[in-house]
Amino acid sequence: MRVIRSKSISEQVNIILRERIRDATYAPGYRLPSESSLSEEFGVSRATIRTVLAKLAVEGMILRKQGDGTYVNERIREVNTHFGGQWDFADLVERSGYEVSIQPLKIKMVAASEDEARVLAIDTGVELFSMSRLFLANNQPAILAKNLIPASLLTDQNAEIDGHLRIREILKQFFRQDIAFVITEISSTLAGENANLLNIKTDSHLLNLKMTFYSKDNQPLTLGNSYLNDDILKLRLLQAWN
Amino acid sequence: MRVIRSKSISEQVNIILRERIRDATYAPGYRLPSESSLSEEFGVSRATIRTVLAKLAVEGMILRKQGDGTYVNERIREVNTHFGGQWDFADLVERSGYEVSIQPLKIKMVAASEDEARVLAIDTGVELFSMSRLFLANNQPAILAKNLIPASLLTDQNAEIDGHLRIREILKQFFRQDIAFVITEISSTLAGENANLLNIKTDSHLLNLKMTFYSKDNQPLTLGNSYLNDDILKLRLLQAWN
DNA sequence: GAGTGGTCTAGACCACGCT
DNA sequence: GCGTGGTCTAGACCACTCA
Repeated sequence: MRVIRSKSISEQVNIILRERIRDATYAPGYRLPSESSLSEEFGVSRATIRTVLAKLAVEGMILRKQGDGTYVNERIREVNTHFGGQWDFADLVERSGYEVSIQPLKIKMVAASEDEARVLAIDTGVELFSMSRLFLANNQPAILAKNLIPASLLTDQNAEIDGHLRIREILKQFFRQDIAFVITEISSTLAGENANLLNIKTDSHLLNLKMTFYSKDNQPLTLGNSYLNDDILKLRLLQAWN
Repeated sequence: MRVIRSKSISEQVNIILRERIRDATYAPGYRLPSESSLSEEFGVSRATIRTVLAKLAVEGMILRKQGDGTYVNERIREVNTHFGGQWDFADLVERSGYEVSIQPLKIKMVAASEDEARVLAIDTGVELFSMSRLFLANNQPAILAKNLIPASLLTDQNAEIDGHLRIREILKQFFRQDIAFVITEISSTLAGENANLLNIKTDSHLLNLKMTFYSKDNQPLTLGNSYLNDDILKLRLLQAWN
C-alpha cells in the first residue's frame, strides 16, 4: 500500500517562505515579519517558526540580526549553488541563467576497475551501471558527467533507466536509495579526451568534480566524475559563516 | 564539566561533543548516546541537545537515523573542508595532513581598479589594503592568496597588520568586522605569472577561488583571489543532503 | 513493545539594536 | 523602553527501527 505522507507543518511553512522569497514577496533586502508575527500568521508556535528560519539561514537565504530583524540576503541571485541543501547539474545550469537540457550519451553495464571498486566498497570486476551525459546550457555543451552505480543495488534488473532524470531521482526510482551526504573533490584538469564532447580545444582546462554519494548507512551509492567548461558556467556558491 | 560562563550552554555542549568526536571518544561509526541520555548527562533539556546535534548534522559530522540512533560519520577524516561552518586555507592545509606555515609576501596600500571597486561597492581609485601570502604545506608552496580590504574600514590607520593571521582574525582585530557569509567562484585557470611563486611550470593549471566576504549588512568586506596547486592539495568537501 | 529521533507546544528570560 | 532575535525548559505525541 502506498501511503502519501502529509508534510509536516514546518515543511509547509518552509515551502511557503521559500516561495515568498523566490517570487519577491519578500524581496532581496526586505525585512521579514518578526518571529511572533509569523507564528501568529501560520498559527504555529514560535519554536516551529524558528526551526524553519534556521534552515533558511544555514543556506544563506536570510540573515538574522539580534535586536533588529530577519532580512532576505540581497545576493542570493548572484549564486548558482548553495550549500546546506541539495543541488545538481541541471539546477546549476538553470541558476546560471541558461536553458538546460540533458543529453544522455552512453548507458551500459561495465565491470568495476580496481579504483572504482575500492571507492564503491565492492569487489573488482563487479557489474556497474554506467551512464554518461552532457548538460547543455542554451544548447551548448557545458558539463560532461559520468556516473557509476553498482548494479547489485538495482531493484528491478530489467528496468529501463531514463537518462534525462537527475541523479537523486534515478537513485530513488530505480535503486530505492536516498542520498544522505556527498563528498566532492574539486580540481583543475586538462580537457584532453573530453575536449571533443565539450566542443573545446584539447589543451583547454576544465573544472573536474569527483563526487561520491553515500547513504545514511555510509554505503557508497554512486561515483560521479564530471567536467565543467568554466568558460560557460562557473561554480558560484554562497556559504553562510555560522 | 568545566563551565565557561561567557558561552551559552549549547555552545559548551557543542564544543564538548566536537572534542569527543575529534579525540575518538566517539569514534567514526560510533553510535552516540541517545538525546535523553545526553540531556541527562549535561543537565540540560532535550531541546538544547537537539539544537547542538542539528548543527553537527548540518556539517555532516553525524548522521541521524529516526528510530535507530545518531552515528559519527565514518568519513569525516577523508575531507579537508566542510560546509555549514567557517574554514580557511590554513585549516585546509592542516586537514590535508600537512604542516602549515604562512609566508606573507607583499603588504601594501593600492588604489582600487574599476572591477575591484565594483565588487567592493566603493569608488574606483579608493585606497585598498592589499596583502598577498603563500600557504606552505610541509614547506612546499601550495596556495597563493591575495586579499584586498577597503582601507576606510581600518579602525586604526597606523596599525601594523600581522600577515600571519587568518583572514577572519585580521578582519576582527584590525577592522572590527565579522564575516556573515562568503560567495566563492571556483574555476580552473592557467598558472601563468603565478607559476613562479608556486614553483610549478607556467603551462600548469591551477584551481582559482575568487571569494568575496560580506558582513551581515551585506557590505563587502574583503576580496580574495587565490590559486591552489591541486597537485599538492585538492578541495575535498563534505556536504550533508538534508 | 521498547527505544530512538522528529515534531510541536506554551511558556520564560536574556541579549541586543534601536529611538 | 520596546521590539527583535537568542537561549532554554518541561512537557506531549508521532514516526520509525529493531529485536
